[in-house]
Amino acid sequence: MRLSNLFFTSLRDDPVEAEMASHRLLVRGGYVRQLGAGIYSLLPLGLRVHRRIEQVIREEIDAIGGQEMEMPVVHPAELWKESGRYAKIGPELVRFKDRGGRDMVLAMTHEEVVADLVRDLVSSYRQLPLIVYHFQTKFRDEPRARGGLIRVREFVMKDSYSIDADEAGLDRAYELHHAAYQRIFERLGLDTIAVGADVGIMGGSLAHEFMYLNPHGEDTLVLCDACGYAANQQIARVARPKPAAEEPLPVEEVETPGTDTIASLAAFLNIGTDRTAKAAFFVTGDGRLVTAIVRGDHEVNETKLVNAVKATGGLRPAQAEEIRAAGMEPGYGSPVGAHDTTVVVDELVMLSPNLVAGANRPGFHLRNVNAGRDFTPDLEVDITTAGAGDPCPQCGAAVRLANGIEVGNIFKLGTDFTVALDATYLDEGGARHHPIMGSYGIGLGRALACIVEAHHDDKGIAWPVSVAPYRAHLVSIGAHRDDAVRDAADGLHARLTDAGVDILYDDRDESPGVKLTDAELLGMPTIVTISPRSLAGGGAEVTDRASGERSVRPIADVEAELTGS
RNA sequence: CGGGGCGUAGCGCAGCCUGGUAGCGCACCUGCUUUGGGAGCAGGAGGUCGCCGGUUCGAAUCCGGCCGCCCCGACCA
Repeated sequence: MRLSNLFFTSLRDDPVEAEMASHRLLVRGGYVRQLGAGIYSLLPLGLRVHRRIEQVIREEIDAIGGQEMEMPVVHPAELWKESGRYAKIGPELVRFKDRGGRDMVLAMTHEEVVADLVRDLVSSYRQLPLIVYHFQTKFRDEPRARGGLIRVREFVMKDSYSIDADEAGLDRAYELHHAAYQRIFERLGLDTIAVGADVGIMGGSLAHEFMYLNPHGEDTLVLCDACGYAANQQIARVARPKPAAEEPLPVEEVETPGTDTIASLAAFLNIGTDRTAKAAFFVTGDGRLVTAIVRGDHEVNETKLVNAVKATGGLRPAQAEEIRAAGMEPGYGSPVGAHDTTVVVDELVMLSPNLVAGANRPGFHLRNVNAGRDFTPDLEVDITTAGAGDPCPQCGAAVRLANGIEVGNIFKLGTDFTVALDATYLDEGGARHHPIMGSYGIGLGRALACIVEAHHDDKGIAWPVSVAPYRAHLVSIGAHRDDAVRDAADGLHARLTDAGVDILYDDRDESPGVKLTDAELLGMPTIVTISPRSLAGGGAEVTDRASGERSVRPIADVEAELTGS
């Protein structure tokens, strides 16, 4: 490909809105262009990388028995009503009507369609197990797109789905995907770690996210360097030291003016925050008031709480009036004497005696509150957020926190979708069962951006060979006044192209500075320079983009090297 | 959805405070010169100043509303 023909312009200045290196370099290098918030066009160079990534994924999913297919982007809403997600998912699911007035949605994922196809096509255990997949556009009307290609609203995902007759089959499919993902990300040049994750709106029983560690990552991970424990903070457990046993003492009210935060309360009473109980109030999507109690030295983990109370439609912070309506006082609240609320108490609070808790009266608290004696929990579960330095749940060493970008995930879905759509098969004995599903996603654009995050320097991108849009970038210098240079460069370009080597040839009549700077910005693995100087030195100058290693070699040698002979 | 910021040529910006009909650098086009690290000279093209309304003799500039984009938070398979 001649650069003079490429639909491409490089930018000298950074686009002002681009914060992340990947965003900046992909825009400057003419790989992508933004159309709207979280909506991008892939220019020819960007599409080439996208396709290289797609091919790596295709090879690995094919290798575990995946069958590629393609499912639509526009779905009848009926399917989503059947699965229950039409009601369960908020405005990120785009809904519209077709000309006939029928409700339609834009696909944000494809479990429904897969379950529908299974219902249609699968009737016998002999047809299982199955892994099907496709590369298809998803649209998610995210409340806030950000970070260039990291968090977008429209993107292509590889999503595969396993359909199995039994749990053992699902375990196998899950492990196959786990291993395939490790090979995929390794081939893409991305260091990822698999962390335990929340199942979210997917339902199901087990999930892992493949995380690329990056300070701009939106997910917080809890990692143990000693034993390898790794989990998303949304679900991470830690080992809480057990408090010393104490004789429960009688409750007494104490006046605590102006102490509507745990910090001010602990300071006023001159006690540790671990001697207090903190109440947080939420309302579920269906209008239930939830009172969450954790010890004052911990934070409520909303994901754990959502899962604990099975909050359809999520949780929102409660209004003061809603809290008072249940007999509690914001800032001085506790479940003591409360009514009409679901009380969720953290495990550790159950073990912590004689805590200071709200008296449900402005300016007053209660000493020696003991959960179980002074109020009755509806649920006793872990609802705290793990923090840096907390003991690892597996080995007890101090965990650390890190940010990560989720580039892939794997979910054990179970039978939620096949039951909802009533997809069934007959086993050997003629008994009817619902197949068990798994779902497995990789966001291609996000992976692309992460690869740039991992492979760039201050001059530009340095693509791994596995995904580079072109294997080499040929730069001619002085070709417009030196026929020998032009002939040598034209010839090398023609021979490599004929040999099937993807080569980008900068034949523009630009100054050397412009051409070399662009070559470094664009980031092909090898930069080949042909100039009067290189010809005098014996051939072409070859620069390895990543390492910067440079040498002048005979053109025939360069050609042989690039053709892999 | 809450908080903050920004919308002036393809990109980066000035002009706005103090109203008088738009400018700079890069990129782009033509010509000549130049050619191993973002060249020089000369000429040229390109803008409903985000949109709507108001104030005014006159609005990029002042006022109101709306839209878009970015950042932080909430949210997030």
